[in-house]
Amino acid sequence: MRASQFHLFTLKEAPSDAEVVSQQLMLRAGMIRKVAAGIYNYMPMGLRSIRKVEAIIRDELDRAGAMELVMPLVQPAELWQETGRWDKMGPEMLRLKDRHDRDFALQPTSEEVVTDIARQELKSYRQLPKNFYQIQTKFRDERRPRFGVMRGREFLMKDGYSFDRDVEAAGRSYEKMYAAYGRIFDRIGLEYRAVAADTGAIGGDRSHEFQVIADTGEDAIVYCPDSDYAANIELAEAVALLTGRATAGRALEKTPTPGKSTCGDVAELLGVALQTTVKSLVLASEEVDETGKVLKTTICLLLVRGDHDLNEVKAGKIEGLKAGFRFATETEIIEHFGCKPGYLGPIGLKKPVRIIADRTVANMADFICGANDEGFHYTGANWGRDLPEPELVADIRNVVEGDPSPDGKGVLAIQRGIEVGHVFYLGNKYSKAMNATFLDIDGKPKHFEMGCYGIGVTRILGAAIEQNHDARGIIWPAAIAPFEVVICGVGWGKSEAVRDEAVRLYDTLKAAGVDVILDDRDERPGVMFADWELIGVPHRVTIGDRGLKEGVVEYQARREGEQLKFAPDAIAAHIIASIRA
RNA sequence: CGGGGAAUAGCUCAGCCUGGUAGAGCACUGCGUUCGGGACGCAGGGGCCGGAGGUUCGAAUCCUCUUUCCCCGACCA
Repeated sequence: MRASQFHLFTLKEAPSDAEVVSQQLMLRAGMIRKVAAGIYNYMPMGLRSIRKVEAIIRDELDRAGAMELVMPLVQPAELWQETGRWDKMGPEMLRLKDRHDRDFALQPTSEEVVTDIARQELKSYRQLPKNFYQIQTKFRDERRPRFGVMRGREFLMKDGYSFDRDVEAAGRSYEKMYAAYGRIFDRIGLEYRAVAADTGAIGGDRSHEFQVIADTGEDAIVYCPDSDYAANIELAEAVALLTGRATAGRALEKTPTPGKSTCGDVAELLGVALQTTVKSLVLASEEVDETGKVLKTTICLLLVRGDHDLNEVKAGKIEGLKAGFRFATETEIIEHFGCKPGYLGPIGLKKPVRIIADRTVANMADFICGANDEGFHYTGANWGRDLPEPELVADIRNVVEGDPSPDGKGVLAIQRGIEVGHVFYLGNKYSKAMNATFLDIDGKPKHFEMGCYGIGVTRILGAAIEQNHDARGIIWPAAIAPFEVVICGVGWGKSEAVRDEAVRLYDTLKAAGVDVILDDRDERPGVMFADWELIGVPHRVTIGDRGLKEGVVEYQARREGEQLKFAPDAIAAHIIASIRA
């Protein structure tokens, strides 16, 4: 490829609405252009990187025995109604009607369609296992698209689905994909961590996210440096920080705390540690009939220690809150607590409230909590003496840095991550809902055991840049750079020697299968260097009269500071060797 | 969905308060001088000032509505 024939368009300044560095650099490097909120053109430069990511994914998945197919972007409502997701998905799924007023959706994912394929195509256990994948455009009408390709509405995703005979075989499929994912992200060249993730309604322990480590990540990942424990914070188990409850040492006392409505303020006012306070959160869950009419509303008081945060995913697993919950309204709070938010607590309730304590809170003694009287908190509160034992003790908080690891092998650390892949055991949730069966060896129909496996192809680009950039621009991992090598011809227009030498090297590298671009734009060197450093090409060769007079060409690796000099005949071998390394 | 903010050239922005024929830098075209880290000069092209209504002799500027975009929030009572 010659730069004069390629579409190269860089910007000195990023659009003002570009927030994160990957978005700014991709826009400046001319890899993407925004069309609407969360919707982008992938320009030729960007598409080259996307294709390289795709190629690695295809290679590894095919090697792992998966098969590529493509399912439609526009999918009929009927299939989504079979699993009930037509109603459950909410506004994230973009719906549309055709000219006959029939309902369709733009696929946010493809469990329904692939299960439909399986029930039509897979009749016998002899055909199993099967693993189908596609690399397809997805559309999710995100509440708040942002961060460029990291959370777009339209994006490119690899989604794969496995079909197995039984749970054990499904486990093998899962392990295969887990291993393939590791190879994929290794080859792409990202620093990542595979972490255990929430399994939602499916249950079980087979769900892992592949998280690229980056401070700008939207997920918090928890890991233990001394063991192999790693989990998304949504899932990471928080153990009780107090072993057993101390005996009560203080009397219950109602203390004025005017205007101090948060645990932090109260602790500061009273001059005590935040760890002696208890935070009250009020949730409401509703029982509804088929028409959606509310039959009964239950109010729950959740207690976590003052320095801890409620984990809503964990709360959603509590019996009674499984069907869904919301934060209670102020009216409901006043009705049950006789007090406005800010001074709520478990003592002296006006109406019965279900009290659920975090494991740590359940072991606290002489704690501080709201007095259900505006401007007052109780100090010296004790379970069993001042209030009944909690109705339920559960893990309902987020772990914090320094918590003991649940495997007992050290303490936990937390870092930010960008989720680029997810492997998930689905069980027979979809095969049952859609009655997708095969005949097993005993001649009886059985539901498929399924797994699903996703990789955010476009998100990988963003994640790679978040992890690899400097003040000058992108530093692509070599495997997914739009070009592996750029040859900059200095004084292209006026020096035949430069042109000859550059074309000679270009031909040599091309013949060796190197993805090389020749910058023959006759630009000033500063312009060329700035462009290619912004774009992030890993290897650069500069050929100019000045060097050729001394019998050298210059080589610069994007990641290194030092520029090296090579004899014109030696440079090709050096580059080929460093690429193959 | 709630609350803020913004919308003027391809990009970054000024002009608006105090109404009077639309500006700068970058980018683009031509010519010339330059030529190893985003050169310089001269000459150009490019804007229904997001859209609709209103006030006014006159609106980018003031008012109303609307659309789009961005930010924050939608756990921490």
